[in-house]
Amino acid sequence: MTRSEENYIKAIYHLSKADKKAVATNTIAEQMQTKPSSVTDMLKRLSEKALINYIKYQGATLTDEGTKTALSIIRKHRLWEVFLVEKLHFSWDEVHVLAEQLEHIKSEKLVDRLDQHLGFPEFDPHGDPIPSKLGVFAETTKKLLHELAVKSRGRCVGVKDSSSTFLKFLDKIQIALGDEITVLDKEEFDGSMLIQIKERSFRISNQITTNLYIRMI
Amino acid sequence: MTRSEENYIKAIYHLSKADKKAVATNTIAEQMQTKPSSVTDMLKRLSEKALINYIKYQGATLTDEGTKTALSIIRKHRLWEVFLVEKLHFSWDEVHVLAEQLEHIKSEKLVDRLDQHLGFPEFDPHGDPIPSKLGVFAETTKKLLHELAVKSRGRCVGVKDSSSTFLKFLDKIQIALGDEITVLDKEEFDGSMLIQIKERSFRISNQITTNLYIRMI
DNA sequence: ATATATTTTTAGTCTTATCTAAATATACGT
DNA sequence: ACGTATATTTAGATAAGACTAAAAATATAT
Repeated sequence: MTRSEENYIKAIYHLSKADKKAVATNTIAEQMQTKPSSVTDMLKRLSEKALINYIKYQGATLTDEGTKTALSIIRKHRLWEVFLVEKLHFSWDEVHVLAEQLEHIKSEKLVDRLDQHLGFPEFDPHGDPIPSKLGVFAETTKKLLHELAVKSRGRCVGVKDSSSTFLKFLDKIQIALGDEITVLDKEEFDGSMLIQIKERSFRISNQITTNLYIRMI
Repeated sequence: MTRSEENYIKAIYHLSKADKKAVATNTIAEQMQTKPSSVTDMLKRLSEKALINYIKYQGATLTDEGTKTALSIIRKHRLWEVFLVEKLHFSWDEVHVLAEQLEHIKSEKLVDRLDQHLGFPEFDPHGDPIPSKLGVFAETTKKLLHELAVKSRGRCVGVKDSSSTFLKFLDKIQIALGDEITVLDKEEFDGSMLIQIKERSFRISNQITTNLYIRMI
């Protein structure tokens, strides 16, 4: 498998996650920042390798083999992200780009050793589940904060808007990745919430609650 | 820089290390397992990028920029090797192939963090020195065991013949990477040596002494 | 239902990195 | 020094992966 093939497989996986329908050529092109004609070329190649089901003008779906491949790449990506954050102390918003390179390193033994070294983590720094060697992984329980009910409790695992202004703002009001959050009150009028982090409780705006991912505890 | 360009630069560096003369096209082809014509193509490209000095029919030498590039790749290679051995507990004979992939990961920050994480090691698991960020590194003091004088002392850092039969034999007679060795006696007749490792002293053959690398302490 | 807009594919070109075969330059032996 | 052997380069081809422009298929609107 070439690096490019792997990237297409990954893209198709992510795009077909939401709805199970075949993924359109243009959709892939947009995701991959390439031209539709390049995508068509690649879809033919992947189809020949039996990694996708491809019907002209109808888009593509992953075969079982393709799904297996996608999960293996995602497993590597997320394990490297954990490594970068936990061991090399990168911040969780800078690891994605690096993991995009590291995910293509070819060695099953390396991935397994890394997994072990990290203590078999189930989630990456963004709260996304890490597929096991066999391709099984936890159902994603990640929710936006504003979806939580009053009195529910979760751990802050990621942001939707990863702009640096937002990240800096979170830092300023002292919300960090990994913090446990309890919802004390929800205000219907403006969507704001009264939350508790550690011993502090304070009110945060709708702009924050709709951009902060929480994993239920 | 493409991966292939990096590999050529590295090859030229290693080949011109011994003697300072220009490296021949065929020599590079052999090292890289490619055809001389492919090498010629690449030499032209690298020359245009000012990474090598190349004169037709006369071979290539690295420019300052090329040397800097080579050292940066070697730094990454050796740091990853240390990581694989120290943190993921790979054996020192299986890390080279993996490091050949990892050395191409592009991120200065990652390398520096890795360096720090490993405690700024000066040598890789094979006893080769690790260039610093600025490209300086310890003079290689690695010697073959049979070059050592009686009473000298060193640490076992590598093997010349990395065949698995030799590695297994070393294991059998309980010589491991990192062991401190003292030369107690040298026998001119057969080249054998009486050595001491920890509390044990025993005699080893010429075949071993000419294939075991030692770094002086 | 038919014209128009959009999506997708095809055809042909480009770059990188490789190859083979042929041509040319350098080196070696007597 | 001269012919042969070896080393190196050139020329032309191939494959992956991208592109542009044009053609074809599908979707949409009135």
